Amino acid sequence: MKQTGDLSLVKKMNTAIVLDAVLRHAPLSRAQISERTGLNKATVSSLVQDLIDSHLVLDLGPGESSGGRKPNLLQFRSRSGHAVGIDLGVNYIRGILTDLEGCVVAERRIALKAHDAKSVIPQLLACIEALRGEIPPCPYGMVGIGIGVPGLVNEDGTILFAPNLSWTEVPLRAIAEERFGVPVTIDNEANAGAQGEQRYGAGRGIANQIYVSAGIGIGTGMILNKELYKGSGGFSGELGHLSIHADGKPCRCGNRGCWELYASENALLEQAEPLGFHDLDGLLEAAGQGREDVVALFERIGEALGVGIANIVNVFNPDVVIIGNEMRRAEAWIGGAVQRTVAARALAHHQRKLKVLFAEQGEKSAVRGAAYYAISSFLAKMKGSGA
Amino acid sequence: MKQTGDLSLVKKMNTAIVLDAVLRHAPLSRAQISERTGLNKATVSSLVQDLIDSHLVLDLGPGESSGGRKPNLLQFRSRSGHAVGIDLGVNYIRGILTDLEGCVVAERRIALKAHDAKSVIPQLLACIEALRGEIPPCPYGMVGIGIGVPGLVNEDGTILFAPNLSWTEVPLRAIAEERFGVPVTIDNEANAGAQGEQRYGAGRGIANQIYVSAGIGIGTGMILNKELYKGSGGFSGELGHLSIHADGKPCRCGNRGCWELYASENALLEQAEPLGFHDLDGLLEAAGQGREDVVALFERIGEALGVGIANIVNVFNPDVVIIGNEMRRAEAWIGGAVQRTVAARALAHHQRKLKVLFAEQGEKSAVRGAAYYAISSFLAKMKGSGA
DNA sequence: CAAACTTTGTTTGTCTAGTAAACAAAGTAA
DNA sequence: TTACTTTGTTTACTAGACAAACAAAGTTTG
Repeated sequence: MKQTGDLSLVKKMNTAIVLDAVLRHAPLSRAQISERTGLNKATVSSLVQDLIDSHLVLDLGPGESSGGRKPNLLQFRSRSGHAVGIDLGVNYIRGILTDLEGCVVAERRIALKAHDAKSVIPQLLACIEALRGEIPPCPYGMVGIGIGVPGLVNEDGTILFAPNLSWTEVPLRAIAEERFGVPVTIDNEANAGAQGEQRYGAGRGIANQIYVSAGIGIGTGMILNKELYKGSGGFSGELGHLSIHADGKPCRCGNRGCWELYASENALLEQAEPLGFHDLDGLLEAAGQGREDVVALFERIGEALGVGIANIVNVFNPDVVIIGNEMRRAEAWIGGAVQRTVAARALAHHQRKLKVLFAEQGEKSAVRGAAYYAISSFLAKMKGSGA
Repeated sequence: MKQTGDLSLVKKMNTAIVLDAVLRHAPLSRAQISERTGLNKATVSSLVQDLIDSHLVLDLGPGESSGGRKPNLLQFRSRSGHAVGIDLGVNYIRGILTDLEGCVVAERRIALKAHDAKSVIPQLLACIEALRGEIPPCPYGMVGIGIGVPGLVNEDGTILFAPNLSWTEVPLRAIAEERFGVPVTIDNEANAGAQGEQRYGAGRGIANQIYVSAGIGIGTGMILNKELYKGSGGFSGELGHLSIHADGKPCRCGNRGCWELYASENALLEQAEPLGFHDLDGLLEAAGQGREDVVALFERIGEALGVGIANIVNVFNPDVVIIGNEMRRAEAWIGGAVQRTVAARALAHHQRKLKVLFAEQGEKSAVRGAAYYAISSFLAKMKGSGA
């Protein structure tokens, strides 16, 4: 077994600390970094020089003096590399190109006509190719690719099972890495969405965040202690199959009364059928025009969402629960019912700091999270290599 | 902000690595440690010397040669300090004295007549006092105290609320530290039980373990990635208030259909009342004599337990779920129903590696876990100090 | 405006801790 | 008896952090 508790580790850690300081508080001087982090001035100078040499930090030159020599301000060079994020949906592919801070630089969207891997994968690769073409000249070019998919993914980046695409055993990571020669990360769409909101959305800086991806089914991404939680073997987050009616309808998963049978977009559309509606857009419009039966339906779905969220709150006592994916669009009609139900059912103690929010990044939560995977593994590598 | 990414950290880490190697694979030689950990022989020698100087490691002298110079075998000196663990129950205090490996050296049990803090605390302190008296001469004496309590505890070791004792705001840690002058850790009984099973029982070496403390209510201790998970502000684990019947009976917590209303010892006794039973002992005896209504009752409770456990499995995808506390005693009568229900309701994928077990440490899970708190914080301190 | 003080960032020397390599001690095998 | 092995220590070296001194570039004050 090898587990070096060695010297270079210290440098790695300190480099990470310095880089984080620059990322979070730019522009700032070496002196400020030293003060803020507790690291010695000499150490900071040396590490900063390394970061400048590796194009990750830029010396902007002198700033305003505060009664002594002018500081040399430093900034993160977010444009020295770019990441590609992909959100593979059931009937679309969304792709973005971001800089190293995660800012969106370019964007594409493709509508999918068929689901089969044979036709989808070439389109997906073409989308990446196109985004790569838009990268401006920079030292690192495309540093990595992150892909969020609607299914179960194992640690090798193979999609084990994507029910709504009817895919099984698709080694997507291997395919993409082979083609583009950069690190590729594949993860579940809910996990990607959770990351997106954690980094760029409603969960910024919050330690314990649960992201509820309410679409056709319900998936969840759990960020505990600022890290994505993955259960045994890398699979968890099947909160959609938390049973809320022990004797309720049987679910395809084998259990009965699963949450997603009552609170997903599917559940909504099923119950909308008798009212004469077949998609979310129609329902939203009708509710907007004041159709009471539709408003009542949204209310009912909102309550069901709230029941599950109350359970989540009692289990995890998170700081924030974020509702994302398609159902987020119904915020105006379900928001009240969700909040009311949670308030009534979650433990009072756990509600003190709790916030239940809707995804700030909207339909982009998952793509941006996917891009973040690529950015963070690149930066982790850079912190390590030192040079 | 201070976050030294400094040098001494490396030593701390390596000392910890060496000590762990000794703990896990004793008796072994310096050479073996070097091989196993990847650390240089010289480094190992130096660190081992430090550990010997601080009485944590013993050089047993030469062992069997394997074709060259005889190795000097090393062992953990588990008797150079002792820890006290306390399990504060609703009608008893259980206390143990352990060595640094957690082995039980002495034991006490006190039956409580009253619940009020004024009468219980002196008895608790006296119990600790008595156990301290039994410590044989050793370099470190009593290194710490761990206490498991049936209630909500904050980060300062204050019992915020213990419903079944009717305690609120009892600063137990401060009281005990003042009295004994050693570090005291207070935690919830379910968390302590989880630790006990993780270290000494059915969860040894398992990364993701959920401990279900099924007693008067249902509490849970979650060990994720080998660490106790505590939610925002240090409170979580209220899985007992996971709702399994969204429209079920109202619970004192505000929610409806909470798991513990259907699967706890209380639920059992409530339903046993009409059958003419008032305690678990009576029920166990009757079931043993083949009373069918009692057996059926156990079956029903077992199913309810299973429903909740299936939910837990779907949420956490743990490697193992351990059922502890009073209800564990009914293993023979509820075990089958639990296993059956979980098998039917949990996601098939998550069941592959899953095991549902009963607490191996029996009634001692919590005390031993409590003692472990004291041991681990002592050892953490020793690894840090170096000398 | 000169002198005194401040702030920034580099340089210099010291210290800690880990490593590699040589070596001594103590054994086994041929 | 000679050669090889294994163990654990010693020695010399290296990386990296730090403290203190210092130089550079300001600002403030008398």
